[in-house]
Amino acid sequence: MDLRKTIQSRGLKLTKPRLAIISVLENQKKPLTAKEVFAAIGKVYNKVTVYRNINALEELALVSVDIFNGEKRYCLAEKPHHHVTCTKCGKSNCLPCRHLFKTIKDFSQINHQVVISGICVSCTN
Amino acid sequence: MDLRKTIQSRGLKLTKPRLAIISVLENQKKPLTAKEVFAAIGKVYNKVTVYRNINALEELALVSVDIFNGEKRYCLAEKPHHHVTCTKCGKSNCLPCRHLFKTIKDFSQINHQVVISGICVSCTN
DNA sequence: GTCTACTTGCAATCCAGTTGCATTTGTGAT
DNA sequence: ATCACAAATGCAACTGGATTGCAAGTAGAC
Repeated sequence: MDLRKTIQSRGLKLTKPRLAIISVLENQKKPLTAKEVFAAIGKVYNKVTVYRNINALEELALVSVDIFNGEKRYCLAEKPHHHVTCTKCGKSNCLPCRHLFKTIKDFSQINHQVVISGICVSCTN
Repeated sequence: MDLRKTIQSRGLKLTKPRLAIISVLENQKKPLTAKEVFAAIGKVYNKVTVYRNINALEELALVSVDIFNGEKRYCLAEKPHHHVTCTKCGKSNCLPCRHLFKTIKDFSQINHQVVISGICVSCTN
């Protein structure tokens, strides 16, 4: 697995909890919160461990973060894409960046939020 | 004030804490978290009151919610618009919806996130 | 002024997430 | 295979934003 190789090459060890987290994210179709990842693992490993690992993976940009409903949701970082999420059941579909809105199918009452960030002039060193 | 009339017409009373919250949001240039609103009021009123009021205003769609950095930020609901936020100092500029990206000035290292939600077919009653 | 539903404030509570630290484990070198 | 050590884990305690229950207070209609 390429991802696992990457993890090692960045100085992280392939520990059992870490592999379990990756496995959960690999087999999941929608972005998960840290809490959901912890639950999906079945609480075999410590909550702290799960949170620390997710943060570590986020820091290395090995997972991408999606914000929905004010919660951070994680999925494995691949090509950039967005999600359309059902506000009732939480189901997510992936959307390619390009022609984004044209590709939305099977969802109604669409609303969207755009969050833009950057460095403003007065903060530019 | 139109907003205050609206509040009354929806069955909410024009209490002092509520007016203080509105005043803070009116005089603020960037979206604020509930905590920041509480701080801006100067802790004259109870924290619980501030949180409950913000939630009430959100429920009536009298404030709009912006998510930045995983935090809900509030501003008075007006015409739909977005913000570009400095990741260093938190300064926000308002952006009209149309021609969004063309209007970004004075910020570098722009990144954006699009959150889309709706009701999926299987949830449509 | 009276009445009532809406509000407030306090204290207690909740809960996702974090921190400190002793113990364990992955992994490269021997 | 064993060793050594940094990385990682697990436990317990803690943090802090946010919520809940309830008694007391208040806006505003009559």
